[in-house]
Amino acid sequence: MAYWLMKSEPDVYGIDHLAAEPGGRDHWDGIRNYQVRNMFRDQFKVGDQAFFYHSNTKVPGIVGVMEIVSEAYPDHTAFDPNEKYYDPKSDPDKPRWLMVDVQYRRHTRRVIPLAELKADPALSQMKLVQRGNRLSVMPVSEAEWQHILDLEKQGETGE
DNA sequence: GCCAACGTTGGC
DNA sequence: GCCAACGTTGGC
Repeated sequence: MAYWLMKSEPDVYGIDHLAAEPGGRDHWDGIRNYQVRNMFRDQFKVGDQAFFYHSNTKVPGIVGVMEIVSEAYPDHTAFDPNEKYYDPKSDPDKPRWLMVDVQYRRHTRRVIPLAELKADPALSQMKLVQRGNRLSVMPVSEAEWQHILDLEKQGETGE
């Protein structure tokens, strides 16, 4: 099983949106980046776990956990001119862009801020905290995943 | 709102 | 294939 971190802007689509979907399940559409598409296609498996990350907000950080519940399949929003992420170069017969389905699991007990992740030596290798990284979906190692779950608990104590 | 970083586009 | 211009991401 692999671990991932997936970014979204809470004003556009936050974890509360996902949690409010029927069954807490939705597709993760709008990815228009080849690196991410290739990760979807080649590496995402049903049962993988992912952190839900809020970007472009007052306190960017990890806000929840979800599970990957489908293989990659064509992102139909690329075919629709009315969609924000319409891409005329994606042909339904040969789709350029892919998406996966995700299942809401839980909110983390607190927001785990980017600043805290950045300050943690154990996480210095994470793509998230490295300079210039612009991927909206990125891998998380098992050790990093566990470490972040520990951080979540530590932050609770003494409140 | 600013701006650094980086991906994409398109002329040549 | 190079590279300047442009657009986007996303922290601050």
